[in-house]
Amino acid sequence: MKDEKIVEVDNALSLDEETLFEVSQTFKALSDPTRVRILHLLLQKEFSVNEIAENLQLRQSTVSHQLRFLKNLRLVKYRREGTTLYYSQDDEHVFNLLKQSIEHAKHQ
Amino acid sequence: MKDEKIVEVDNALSLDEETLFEVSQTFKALSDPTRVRILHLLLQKEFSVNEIAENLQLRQSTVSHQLRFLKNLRLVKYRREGTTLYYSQDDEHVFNLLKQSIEHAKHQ
DNA sequence: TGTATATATTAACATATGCTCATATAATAA
DNA sequence: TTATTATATGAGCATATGTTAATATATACA
Repeated sequence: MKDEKIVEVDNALSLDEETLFEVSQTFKALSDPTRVRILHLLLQKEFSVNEIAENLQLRQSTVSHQLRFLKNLRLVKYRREGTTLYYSQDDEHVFNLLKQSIEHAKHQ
Repeated sequence: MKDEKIVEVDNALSLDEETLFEVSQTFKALSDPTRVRILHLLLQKEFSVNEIAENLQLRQSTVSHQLRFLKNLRLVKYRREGTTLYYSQDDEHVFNLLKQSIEHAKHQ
């Protein structure tokens, strides 16, 4: 009798642990109103930490903490200019999800 | 001097309180691995509460709680057959977001 | 009526999350 | 070097979240 081969199932929509983690992590980034507001602002253009705080009426540390979160997930990046850090989009797919969902929510 | 008119700004991507709430709520539904697994299962076909629990190795009450959550957001619906409730998809847009994200995550 | 089965609900608990204040760090300029 | 400005970090706190066991409810059937 021949050896059975273990076949790796990999449908387009199968859901291994790693994918499950990444998908839910990504959505978690978009599940908090403060982060959504920050990301929404960055749809326009890059902003410094203080500019984001002023624009959205948030504390500097709140913004900084959330930017760290978003940076860890590689959803945003920054460039430095002196002491100022300008944050901007770094994940086309996620920003598209956000745009898509905002537009959809408004046409409900 | 003429009266100033208050102009409602309503770009496709402006973000009023209501939209902000709905968008982040929707993503919150997709931010928990257990809920993602349940929704992912429902991509196939309808399942009863117990079937979901068996399939995903979860407690009946865990599944029931999460289904209530998803039902409140109108992401799933059910039909009754005797004492059995069959849950199924009830939001094409959100299920599309999920499919899209799973596929994207796998090609990272 | 009583029993069995499927699901929902409640309360308790542990953990996660988000915000804040205070302070640290980093870069620049005087 | 010291002072200034921008940002990051750590700790504490209140609240939110997810799971669980136990129990309640609802339907069907004998």
